[in-house]
Amino acid sequence: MDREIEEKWRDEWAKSHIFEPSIDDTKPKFFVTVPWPYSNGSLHVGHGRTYTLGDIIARYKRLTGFNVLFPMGFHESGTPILAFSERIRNGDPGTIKLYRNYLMEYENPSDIDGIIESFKNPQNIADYFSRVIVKDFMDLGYSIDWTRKFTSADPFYQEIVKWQFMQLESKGLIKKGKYPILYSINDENAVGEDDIKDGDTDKVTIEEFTGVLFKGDKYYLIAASLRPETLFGVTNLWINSDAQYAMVRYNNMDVVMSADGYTKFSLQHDGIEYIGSVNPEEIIGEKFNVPFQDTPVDVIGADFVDPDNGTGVVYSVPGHSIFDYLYYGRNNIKNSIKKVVEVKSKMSVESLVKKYGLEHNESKLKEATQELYKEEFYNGVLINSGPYSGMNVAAGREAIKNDLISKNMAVIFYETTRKAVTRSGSRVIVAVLKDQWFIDYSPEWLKNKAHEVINSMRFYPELYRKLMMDAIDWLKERPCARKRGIGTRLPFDENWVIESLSDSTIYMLAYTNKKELKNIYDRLHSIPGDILDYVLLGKEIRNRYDDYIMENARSAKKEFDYWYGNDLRITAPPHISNHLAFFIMNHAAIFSGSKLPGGLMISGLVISNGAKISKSKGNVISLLEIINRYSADIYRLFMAAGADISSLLDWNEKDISSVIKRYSYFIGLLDGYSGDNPGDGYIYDWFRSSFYKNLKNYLGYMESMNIRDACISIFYNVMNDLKNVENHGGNINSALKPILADWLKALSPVIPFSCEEYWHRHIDNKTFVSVQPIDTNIESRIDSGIIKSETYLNRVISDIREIIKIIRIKPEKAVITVYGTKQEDFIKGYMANSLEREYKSMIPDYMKNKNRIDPEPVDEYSIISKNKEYIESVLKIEIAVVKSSEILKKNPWPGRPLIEIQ
RNA sequence: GCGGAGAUUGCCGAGCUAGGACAAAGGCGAUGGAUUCAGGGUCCAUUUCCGCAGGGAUUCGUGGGUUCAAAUCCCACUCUCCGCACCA
Repeated sequence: MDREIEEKWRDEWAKSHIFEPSIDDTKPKFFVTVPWPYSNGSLHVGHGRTYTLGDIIARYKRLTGFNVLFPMGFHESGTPILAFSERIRNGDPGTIKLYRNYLMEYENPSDIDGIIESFKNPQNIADYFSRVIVKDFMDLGYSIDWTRKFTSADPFYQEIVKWQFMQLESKGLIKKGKYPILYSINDENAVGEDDIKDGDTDKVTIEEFTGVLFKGDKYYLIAASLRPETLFGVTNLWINSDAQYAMVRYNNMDVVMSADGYTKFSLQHDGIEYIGSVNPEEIIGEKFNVPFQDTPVDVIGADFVDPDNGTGVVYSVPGHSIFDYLYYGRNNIKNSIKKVVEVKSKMSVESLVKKYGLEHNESKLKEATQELYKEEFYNGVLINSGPYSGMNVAAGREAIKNDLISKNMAVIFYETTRKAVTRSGSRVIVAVLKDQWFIDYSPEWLKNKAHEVINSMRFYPELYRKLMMDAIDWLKERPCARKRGIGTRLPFDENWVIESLSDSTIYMLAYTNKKELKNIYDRLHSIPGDILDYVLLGKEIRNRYDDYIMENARSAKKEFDYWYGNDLRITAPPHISNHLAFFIMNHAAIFSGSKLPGGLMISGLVISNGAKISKSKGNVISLLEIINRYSADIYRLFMAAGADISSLLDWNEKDISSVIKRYSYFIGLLDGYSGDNPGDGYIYDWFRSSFYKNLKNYLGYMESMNIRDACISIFYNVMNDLKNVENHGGNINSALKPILADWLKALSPVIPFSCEEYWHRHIDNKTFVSVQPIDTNIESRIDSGIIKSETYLNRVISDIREIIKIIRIKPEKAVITVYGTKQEDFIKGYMANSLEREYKSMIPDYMKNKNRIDPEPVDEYSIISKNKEYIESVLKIEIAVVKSSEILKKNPWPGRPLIEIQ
């Protein structure tokens, strides 16, 4: 379909407001949502899948008589928009290039610099891209009610988020606690992936070390380790003799660690008092006690110790650390080596040193260490470890760690997985927030309720129900607020901004009554809690408000009561363990009954040309590019028919071109449609019946959200049928005439632009096919007898073909003998168990063919006779048909005629 | 490791929840034919092997089992993919 035609209908639909529903008590309602896009960039092929499925379903539900609400908003919470804006302010070339690329598709080259300049204000980024996305969605023909659009940054919406958190708080679901985060020392602020240099390509995560305290004569040394289970194998401590060390007072102990370690430690623990620096030379040679053991160990200076990793003190376990083992060898350290972990495979430090020749060449050191670590962790058992002997490594590690901590012989110490700096160069370390706010998703009553919700929901496909259950079970406490980013401030602690996933869990409800709630907000500059309690929970309004407010509150409640209950939400698998889990949990916590989520559809991943969509692969194709290069309808058709909803969908040229081929055939068909008189006769009757059978299948498939099979039925199968009409010598226009209106209606959810155009051209130029209902009561229009006849005919043809293929003579004539009265009588008699004598000879032949005999025979003689010329033209041989009138050795049976080639 | 999904004929991909007409849908590719046809488009046919009569043989990751009957159920094994959190 031409771009101009698609644009025409896009504008016509918008002008006539046909997708802006209002309360209609005569129709059942259907409320379908998709996630609101995060507006920091334009959307690509992959994003479009979920939204397109949403629209197809919205349009389908409209077709089958529902009052459908399909809304959209935009997500602006969180840090990315801020971070991108800041990077543009700082002139970051990568970011500017990225946005230049986005803009090149939409803007004149001369305007681009100005727009990028405006992005120094983050709000402009959000505004710009939400506009772009709205346009993309309209171009794709989405039947969205844009009058209900809002963003997560809208003040009226934030009133709802605050109300939500007050609800959670009143149910005891808000908690405060400690939480480790990535932190920039210079900026004195938390940092996210976007703030870290190369944070997207080389991820930085937080690792938990156990900082073990070794008691010496004058003070303690604290050594951080990832493998506390090897504690009993410690033979010495390493420090760096060139680094700076500090002594601090902590928990009534004097503790020594590197100066860098002290910086981190002080951000992770309370009550730390700096005492002074310590000369590492004075530490070396001192003896320190290993916890749980009496034997003291030496401190040895070693230049490999990084003072900026952990505490700058490392304990040495040459029995299980290849590095320590090799260092012992090189430096001729004679301490006796202790083994504390045993594995069945007998893999050991020594065996790996030998295997990789590490004594001479350490290039494989990392690999060997990894191998040993894995083997010991998964298959190791502790030995020589006092009371912990016999435990497996995973359990032993936890036990030793917990016992050390409870006896004040260790503290948790967090470190980053790699050394990281922010984009501006400030050091990133781990800090522990002492007053982090959490949503507590763990209470039993909440989990139970969530399970009930999940059990009563519909899932497409069904397998996600179990995954969803598991996701709910995993949820514990979730940090729900941050120190920075765009979003809503916590109502009970203004220093915190509600985190971007937690502010988007019940937002769909605001689509139902956005206008009214916004009116209230605009008048009062807030939405009082009792009004929201009234609108959303049906409680009494306690305070006095003027008529305007009351009016709006009443109609907000009416809208909410009518629409809410999100009947179907469509998303992608990555949302299961976060967004969808929160979506269900928050609803379960606050709402009940029909206001709880009704259904969930989860669409699979989209890849592009066989690879994951990513900028580095260069296979990102924007929605705009698709609309320009192909067309909205082709994209929609591909999304619908290209793969089953849950399967991976590959956007690639080969498959696209085959879709285009079929689509072009359709366009050609409808462009050439002349609206002849309806056809009469066998093949037209067959086509009509077959069409309604396809339509029936289509409706069935759509009801179970099996969109791909639905498309195949109503699009591909019907077109194949039309080809069959042509092959029978029929006229396509005549065949189409009686079913065209229903066909366009049924196809309109998938390819709305084309259908709208042809509806106006061929059916009715006063109405929109997009809002036409379809008659689903079509059973009476399906004549299964005639459909069976055609199937029979085709089978006879292929049987003849098969025989011709095998025999080596040149065929001239085929004589088809169909069953007659003798065979009918035999079957009747055989079934009734009262065979007359003359028929007995037919039994062996009958038994042989029993499985293929049609129990509900059609009039084969008349079918073949009527289509004699057709068969002759297809097979290029003469056809004769006779009705059997005698008992033969080899009989024709219903569905199994005798064929003789001459 | 934990949790989940999967392994189908040249390729992609249905079918397998309720085992029987499954040599296994559909698409792509390939081959042949038709079309006043340019090796392009469209249409038709063929595409595991054998067969001069609609038949037979061997197939659905590997190895067992249940059954009159298994791609479909059960067990074991091998391999592949995805998620594991604070990130939108």
